[in-house]
Amino acid sequence: MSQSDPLREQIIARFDAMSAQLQQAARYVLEHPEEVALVSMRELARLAAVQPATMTRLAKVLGFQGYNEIRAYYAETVRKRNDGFAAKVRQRDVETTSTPESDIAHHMLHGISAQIAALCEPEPLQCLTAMADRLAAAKKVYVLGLRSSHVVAWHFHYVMSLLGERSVHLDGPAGTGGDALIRAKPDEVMLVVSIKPYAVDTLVLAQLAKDKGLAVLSITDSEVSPLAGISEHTIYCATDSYSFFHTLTPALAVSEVLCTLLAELDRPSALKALQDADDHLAHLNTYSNTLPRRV
Amino acid sequence: MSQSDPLREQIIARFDAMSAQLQQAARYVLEHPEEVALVSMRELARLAAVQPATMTRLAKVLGFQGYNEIRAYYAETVRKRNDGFAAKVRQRDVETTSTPESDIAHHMLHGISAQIAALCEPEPLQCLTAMADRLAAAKKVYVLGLRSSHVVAWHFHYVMSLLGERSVHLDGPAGTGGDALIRAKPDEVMLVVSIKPYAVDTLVLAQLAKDKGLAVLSITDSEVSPLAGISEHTIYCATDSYSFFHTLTPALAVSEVLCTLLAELDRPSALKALQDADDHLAHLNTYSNTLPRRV
DNA sequence: AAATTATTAAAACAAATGGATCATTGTTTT
DNA sequence: AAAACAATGATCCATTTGTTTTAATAATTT
Repeated sequence: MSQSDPLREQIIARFDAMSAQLQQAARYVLEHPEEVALVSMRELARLAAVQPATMTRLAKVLGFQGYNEIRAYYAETVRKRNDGFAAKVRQRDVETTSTPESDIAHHMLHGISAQIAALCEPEPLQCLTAMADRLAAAKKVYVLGLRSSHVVAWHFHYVMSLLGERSVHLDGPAGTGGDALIRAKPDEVMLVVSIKPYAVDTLVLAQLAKDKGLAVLSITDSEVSPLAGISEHTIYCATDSYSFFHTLTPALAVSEVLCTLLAELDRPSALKALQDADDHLAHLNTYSNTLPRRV
Repeated sequence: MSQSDPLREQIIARFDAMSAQLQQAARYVLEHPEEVALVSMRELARLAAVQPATMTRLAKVLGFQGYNEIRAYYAETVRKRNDGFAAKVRQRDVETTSTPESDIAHHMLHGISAQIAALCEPEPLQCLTAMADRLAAAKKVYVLGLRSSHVVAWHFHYVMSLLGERSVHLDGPAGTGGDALIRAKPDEVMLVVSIKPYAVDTLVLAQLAKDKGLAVLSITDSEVSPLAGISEHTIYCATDSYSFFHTLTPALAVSEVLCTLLAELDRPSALKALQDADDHLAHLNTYSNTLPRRV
């Protein structure tokens, strides 16, 4: 944790040149960095047995404009520690020839990367495998995701359709998307993808599926998502990004993992299905490695 | 991280019984617990887009005497986490109950996370901003991505259509997808997404666009992709994953970054466009926070 | 020892914070 | 349709906050 904390280094460097009171304040800050972020300046002064004004002076000695800058620094440290890569981030920021644009891009990508890494925790991993098992056991899978979540739903359906014929994408023109549910039976399941703001149609169809006795499995963004209550299994993925929009990238990663696990659960037939698809597409000359020659 | 946090559980338990505003506040607290400890109540309210008083009310609803008790609770959590931090890291590797399934998932997620993190290097960042600038300068953007790349193309188009009307998705039934190019003009550009194996139709349309004088911008997987040669700007993203399938998650991340940069380049009108979209969808009752009551 | 400087404590201040009140709005019930 | 209710937003208040100023004290130099 302590390695490569520039402020800490600076405090140590200037420590000997400080007055007695400043040293006492600095010492407390060094030994309890997180308290700086957690309590008020006066409270901190009380804890360090120092006058409030001393903290302000310490800030100035260290080249800050005011005490709040010290606090902001340590608050940031606490935040960074949350997403693992704390040390790396600060290093990078220095070296990057940062335009405002590339800064935004950098922030976003870093954040998304961390959010996906967070899915490697035991808990989400367990949810993933459990959901994959449930999907594998189902006779048919209805896939539902509207608006922005369409991305994820479509991807899942596309890959599943390469693997076999158990997937039905609930999507269609003129509001016909839900029609496939008409003949849904209880030994089938629905995979719903929805993040805030939740599309009404999604919620309606999910509830309908549940009422029909289907198991609802969902990929959503929060324990308090309306989907959480009606789902047999739920996978939560972060959607915050440093931009106007929510990110669906972690959700797409989840979908990819689910597809892989499903294929993995029946490796032989997955291989067979993919081979068939390959052959089919090869016949149609769907793919190529070179630009087409003009004719 | 999240397991065994009694307050968190309690918030989730009472969530459904809360009013809309309380839910919004509670949701933010759930998703950013450390912020509660790090910023003032008013600041937090601002972040959660809620009135300051709502935070006080949330505290009371949860059985606290006042807001400060919530803050104290989360401050304590941050302190606790600090202690257990080093220890946990060491434990992690040991305790993981690794089934073969969860191992695969773990590998995949870790890999994808790293691939996205790799985009934070100066070179890809520069490509991203350059491409965003070029997109911003274009009169119109034709978006093309078939088969698996459809995911990325669709996402880009969807977000762009929220931002304005400069985007045309080259997709349609019965092979009509390319028709929109009929009236394409040289001051327009084409954004192509394609990874190996490259769909022939994609290559044909990209070449056609280039012949018509459009600038081709591409998101692809390699310097030796057929798209690389005909593109004015190219962004390369990894697609390897520990599975049968290639991953499109990094490509989606790229798309999200591009959209954000584009919005950022003309912040005021982006905000306006998003506001208009919001209003429109609100009128149509597109979104909801709760499950629909059966009628 | 006197003069000067640097350090500290105390007091004063404006800005912000958390909390309470009340009018208004939107919903449900009658 | 009216009445009752809960939810929300706006305003106000007493505290607390970070900072500055002033006065007192200690340390240093001459």
